[in-house]
Amino acid sequence: MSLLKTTATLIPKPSSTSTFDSLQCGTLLQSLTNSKSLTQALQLHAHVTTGGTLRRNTYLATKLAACYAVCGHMPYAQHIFDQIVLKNSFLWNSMIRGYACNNSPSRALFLYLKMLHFGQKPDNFTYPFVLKACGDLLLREMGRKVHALVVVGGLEEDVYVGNSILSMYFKFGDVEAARVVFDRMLVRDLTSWNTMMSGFVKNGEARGAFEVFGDMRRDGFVGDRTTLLALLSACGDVMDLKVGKEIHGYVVRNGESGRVCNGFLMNSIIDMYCNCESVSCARKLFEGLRVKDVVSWNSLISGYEKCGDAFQALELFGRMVVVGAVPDEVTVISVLAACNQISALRLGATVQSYVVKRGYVVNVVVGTALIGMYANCGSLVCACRVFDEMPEKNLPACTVMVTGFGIHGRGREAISIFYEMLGKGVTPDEGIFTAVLSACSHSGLVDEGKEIFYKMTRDYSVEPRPTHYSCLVDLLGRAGYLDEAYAVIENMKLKPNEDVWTALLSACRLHRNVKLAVISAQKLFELNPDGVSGYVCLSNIYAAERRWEDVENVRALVAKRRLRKPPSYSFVELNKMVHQFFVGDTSHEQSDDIYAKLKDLNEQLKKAGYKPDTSLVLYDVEEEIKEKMLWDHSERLALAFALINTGPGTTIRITKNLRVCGDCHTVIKMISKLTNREIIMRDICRFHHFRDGLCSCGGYW
DNA sequence: CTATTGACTA
Repeated sequence: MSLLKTTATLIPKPSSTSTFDSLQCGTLLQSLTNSKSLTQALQLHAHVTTGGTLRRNTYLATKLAACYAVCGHMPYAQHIFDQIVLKNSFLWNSMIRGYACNNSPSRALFLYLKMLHFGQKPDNFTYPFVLKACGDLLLREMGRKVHALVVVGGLEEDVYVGNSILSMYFKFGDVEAARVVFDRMLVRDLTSWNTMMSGFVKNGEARGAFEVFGDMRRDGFVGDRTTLLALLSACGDVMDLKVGKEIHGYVVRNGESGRVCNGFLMNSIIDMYCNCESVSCARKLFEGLRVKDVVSWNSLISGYEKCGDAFQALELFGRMVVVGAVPDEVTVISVLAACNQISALRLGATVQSYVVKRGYVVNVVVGTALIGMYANCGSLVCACRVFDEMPEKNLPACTVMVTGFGIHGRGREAISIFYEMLGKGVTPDEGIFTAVLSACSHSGLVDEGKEIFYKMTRDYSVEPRPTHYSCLVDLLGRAGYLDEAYAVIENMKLKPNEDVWTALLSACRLHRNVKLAVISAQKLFELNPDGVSGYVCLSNIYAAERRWEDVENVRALVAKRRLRKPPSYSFVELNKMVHQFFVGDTSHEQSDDIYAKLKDLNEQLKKAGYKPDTSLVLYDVEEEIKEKMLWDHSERLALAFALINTGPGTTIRITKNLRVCGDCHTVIKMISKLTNREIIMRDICRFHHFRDGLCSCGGYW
């Protein structure tokens, strides 16, 4: 009964009563297949169903199934296929093709096995799709077996089959095997060369792709647009702007004749420019495009985002909406990442409601972007809500959630997400270990962190990378186990990198250990003489001991190496607009009010017992000037701005690009009590939730 | 009667 019901809904009603003979139908179907015209196929289907023509005429039925398969309409194709008793190889091939090319590689393989079972021999038209399906499913064993069958069946020399084998090995990441197959091929066509080039690029061997291109030219082949796509991708990978521009020029010169120019290619050139960090070139090309499709917009928006220009990315997104282009999931992911960068919480939340309104499925990738945005913008509650509602919590989603808990100092929850994930059988990678270890260190969970560090190699055979060591050193160092941290570094299997020494150096600052600080700083300067933050940290340590001569020496070194401290700035979002403040910034239109507010706060805090920690000012100047310098810090400007412009009781969120200064930390704590505000501050390491004179970090920062 | 390669995402 249920079968009858599905049949009734599957087969459309005839729209006219006129009839064709089978031959006419066959010819018509052929042309419909070539033009992939699904609507006309449906009409024809209706005609031939009436009177049972289809049931009687296997030839027609086979053609119709093939037509549906090519159009990607597999339910109808399958329905007809099931009714045909005498299945020839053309029918099998068409079905396998249909599934393999329409996101159902496992169904394609299932049919292939069924075909073998039926005793139908696969041929040169079967294998390309079977190989494609194996490649897409990453079934290495099966893929190799099919390859062997190709050899046994003597179909190795068929160039279509050969190219498909190449492509499959590249999907497996087995560049060597692909190379061997390619070298042994007797016949090579342009697709063989293109497959080789794109295969190298896909496997991170852009240089190899350029070499293959050279060989291809020497062999007398002229590239087509697929060749250019591979080359552009390679240029982006190795940031070869010069060659990239040459290709752009070539496309412009040859484009008008229509041979190489199309939208695909233009979007790829935009992407190439962005990967070469030449977003301005990408922008110029973009503005000149006659037709901008959603991918054109996405490429440029993601380009701005990846180059760290979140404001431009968001501005472009705004323009996209204004001109009526329809953003898709990919747009949303880039825009969320941009919001994430500049802590634009309200804007990010608007994007989420947009996603819901448009009815986009919040798939795992969009969900992960949302969690990251919310967590990084300071709303852990919203991040958790998205995470809890996700039906599929894969590794990246868990990693982002663990990181989120970590930066908010909620180490216990981070650990429990991690173990929950392991319990579900998800295999952990390096990334999630970094996330969970750093979560432990922000919460002072020393034993738990150590346990996880050793578990990593012992139970999951993930070899620790330098980042894991730096997390461990950080974990031990913050908690005051400086000697143990130093011992970890000395016993490392790998060469300690600058992050490891930086972690120890910061711990030395926290626990005022000058001796170890000097050792770490020395190692750090050897590895990276130009990293300014190490010098700053060391002078902080000397300043805390009032060793002004040493402070001066470090400064002289910085001056000699012509290093400059990166500008420190803070963001605060107001009415979906993000305001940025630099140190001592007077450019804001409310600047006078801001400084008046700070002066007022300073007086009130002093009455409440505030003593400025001027040791954090690295200049040996008078106390009074030092004190004034502290009140120029960007986080205070942002805070004063927010206090002026928001009503009582509103939560304030501030983001700083560097580590929050120790004196500012004290000041913000006191202000949270004085003004009765919840203040959420994010710095380069983590979040600080200030409330009622206390901070969530509990000293672990 | 059929085919292989192909840009923007965490």
